[in-house]
Amino acid sequence: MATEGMAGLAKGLAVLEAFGASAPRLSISEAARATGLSRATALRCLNTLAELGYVAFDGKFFTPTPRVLRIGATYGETAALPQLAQPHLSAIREAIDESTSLAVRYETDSLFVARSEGARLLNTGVRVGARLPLYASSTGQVLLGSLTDSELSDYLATTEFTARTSHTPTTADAVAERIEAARTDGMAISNEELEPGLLSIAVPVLDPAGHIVAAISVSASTSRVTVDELRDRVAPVMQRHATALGRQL
Amino acid sequence: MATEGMAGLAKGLAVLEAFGASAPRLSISEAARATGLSRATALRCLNTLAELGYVAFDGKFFTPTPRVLRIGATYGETAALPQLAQPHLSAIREAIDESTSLAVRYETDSLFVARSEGARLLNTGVRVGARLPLYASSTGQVLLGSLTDSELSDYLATTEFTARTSHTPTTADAVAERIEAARTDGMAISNEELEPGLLSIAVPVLDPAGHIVAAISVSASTSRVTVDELRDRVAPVMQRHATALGRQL
DNA sequence: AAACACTGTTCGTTTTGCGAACATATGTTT
DNA sequence: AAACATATGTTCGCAAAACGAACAGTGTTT
Repeated sequence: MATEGMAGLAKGLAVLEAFGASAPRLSISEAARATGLSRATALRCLNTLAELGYVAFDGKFFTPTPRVLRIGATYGETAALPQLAQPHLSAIREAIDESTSLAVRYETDSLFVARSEGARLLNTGVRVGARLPLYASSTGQVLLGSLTDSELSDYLATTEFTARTSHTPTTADAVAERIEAARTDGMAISNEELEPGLLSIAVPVLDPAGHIVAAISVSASTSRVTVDELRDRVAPVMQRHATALGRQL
Repeated sequence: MATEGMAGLAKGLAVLEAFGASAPRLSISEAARATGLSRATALRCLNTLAELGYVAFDGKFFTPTPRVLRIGATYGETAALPQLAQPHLSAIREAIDESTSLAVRYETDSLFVARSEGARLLNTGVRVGARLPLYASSTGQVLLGSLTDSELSDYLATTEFTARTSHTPTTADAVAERIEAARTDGMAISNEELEPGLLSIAVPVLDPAGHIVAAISVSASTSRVTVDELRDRVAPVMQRHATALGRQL
């Protein structure tokens, strides 16, 4: 490599990131397959992670321990965005009585960096650190608005738009249309595009230079809330907080 | 070492964990000092972390990026405890109208694994992944109740009880007394022991075998809430949810 | 100007990690 | 019971990685 680095660190982090909702525990062979490493290499990574306390071993399977939260906390403890955002998300949740989140663009995903859970249950799997594909989420459709024309062309040309429901936009034209609508309306509303029964709305957070740096979203069940309610009652509250947050950045 | 491992992985994770509230950004020399590594080794770690997108580099300083949240999410996406706890914390927050958290014992700290922020601001720095010393926090005084007598003796003998406020218990006897009171009362109340103006109460979460596996806490300002209100109004709500959560484990 | 602190780079040396191969164990299928 | 498939634990000679002291350059402080 051009500059000397730490190949073992890269491998170990890849092994850690192989754990997730679809792989709550991993055996050595599973970890090797998930990462493309040899079995011996995957075993070395897992042994070191276990020695350091980041994963637990039950004799066959490895699982992440709470210690990994320390790694995640390095962002939460050092970055202004989630810390400034949290009171706004709490205030939106109080006013709207639904779960609300803040996401940033991370590669081809929305990555959730702050969250305030409402009391009503919605099993969306959204939590701090979770990702959702940009094209299929309201936050993503807002965040894509920050791309230049060439970046957007590249994104549309290289992304496989896999349907999550029968409402998911699955062509480049349909996705581009959603992005343009989000730019025009100053919000994106996703009506069962990500998950059946799930309504969500996102608004952009702009920095003082006017760039989209994050998106705030509210999610609710279609059985409880209508699209018109989202637009007319929820969006103004979100936009007020998004503007206030943008001013603090 | 007895078993072959990944020394580079250990070093890289140590560098990542050097970031935090007291070190939101690190230069190469600062990272080397914080971890005891040589400057060249710290640089290799940071370069690899930057190449992988876990830290950003501004030409002089490194800072964690949202990608580190992915590592933290491996626990949140795979473990039952925080997922089962979250609705309970939201319900407690709704009923009590204050921030509430769930912590587990991690070495000599309480480590926060789930959180529900109230609308009222309390700058305690508590967030998922944050740690507080066991002896100085209400969750810690509850969690210490899970130690065997010999584990507790060892903890008391080896811990330096640094005062955080003039109310912090700073002798082994005083700490042991708080732990015994928590066992007896089924709760711990911390009145300005951690931070001036901060009141907090914690109750244990027991697994079906009756072991303390976590603690739920509520924090409030002394200007808003009294100790009697915590005990008489808040504790019963917390205990009801703690019991329900314990049954789900 | 001198001293100090920090960074970028180098390269001979030391140490680590590699991974195929082998033996063993476990679970499934016939 | 036997055969088969999958997985795990371990080994070890070797190549590659990582080490870190030393040097040169830069910026700041005295």
